Amino acid sequence: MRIGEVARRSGVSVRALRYYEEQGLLTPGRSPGGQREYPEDAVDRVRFFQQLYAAGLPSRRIAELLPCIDTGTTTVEQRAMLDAERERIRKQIDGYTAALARLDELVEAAAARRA
Amino acid sequence: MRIGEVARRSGVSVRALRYYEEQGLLTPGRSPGGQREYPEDAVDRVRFFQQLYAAGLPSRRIAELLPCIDTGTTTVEQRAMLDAERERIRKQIDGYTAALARLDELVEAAAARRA
DNA sequence: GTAAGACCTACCGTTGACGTCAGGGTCAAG
DNA sequence: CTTGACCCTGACGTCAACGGTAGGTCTTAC
Repeated sequence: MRIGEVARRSGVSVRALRYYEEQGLLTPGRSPGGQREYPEDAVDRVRFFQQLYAAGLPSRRIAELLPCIDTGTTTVEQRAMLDAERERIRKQIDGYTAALARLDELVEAAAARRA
Repeated sequence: MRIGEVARRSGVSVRALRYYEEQGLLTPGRSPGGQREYPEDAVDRVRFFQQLYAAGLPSRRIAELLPCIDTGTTTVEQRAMLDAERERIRKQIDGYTAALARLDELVEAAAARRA
């Protein structure tokens, strides 16, 4: 599969795919002419990356996870990092939830004022 | 209160406070010598800003909320914006939750492999 | 064999929330 | 009236995840 199709099917830009490669997240093969050739599961991988990016993981962290995604095993450092990230995400969710509550307060206060 | 104390008590940098002012979020008075003079409630306001920043609201949006924070009322546009932001935050939380689940899967899969 | 797409590398530009530095003024104490 | 801590205004630097552009190459259908 060439880069354009991966982009369409995974919903990211061609530029983003080349960026992921630059960050070591994808290592597609090359055609005789030098064009990138992706395996079928590249689309799923990219979707997974997007999910992690959306949770605030930087490329470096995702790269560190790659071996444990591929092998299904983790080293001590990887487990520590995973736990740290999970904790960070939990705290982020708490922060978001708190902010949401504050916005809700604002809306309700204004609604009460109108009533 | 001068800027340094506000910074210490709210936990943000002096630079950040000046930046907030630049964005129209704070408008402290000035001493005869030109130094910023903040009211007592500035600390709480700053903490609130931090909470909204943490939830992904940009300065512009926070600035748009200021009048409705101060007056306790909202215009039609503000209510629409508030709803949009709340929706965005909810989706963000969903995204984070999904990513968290994926990381949990990784950890459990690796744990099972070790067992 | 040619023309339209799709692709390549290399590089600069963007955005947001600050960090950091330079060069100088202010304030309270002694 | 000087010292030291604190503050001021620019203005440039940073970092991440790409966006966009220029100038050229590959692939494929006709």
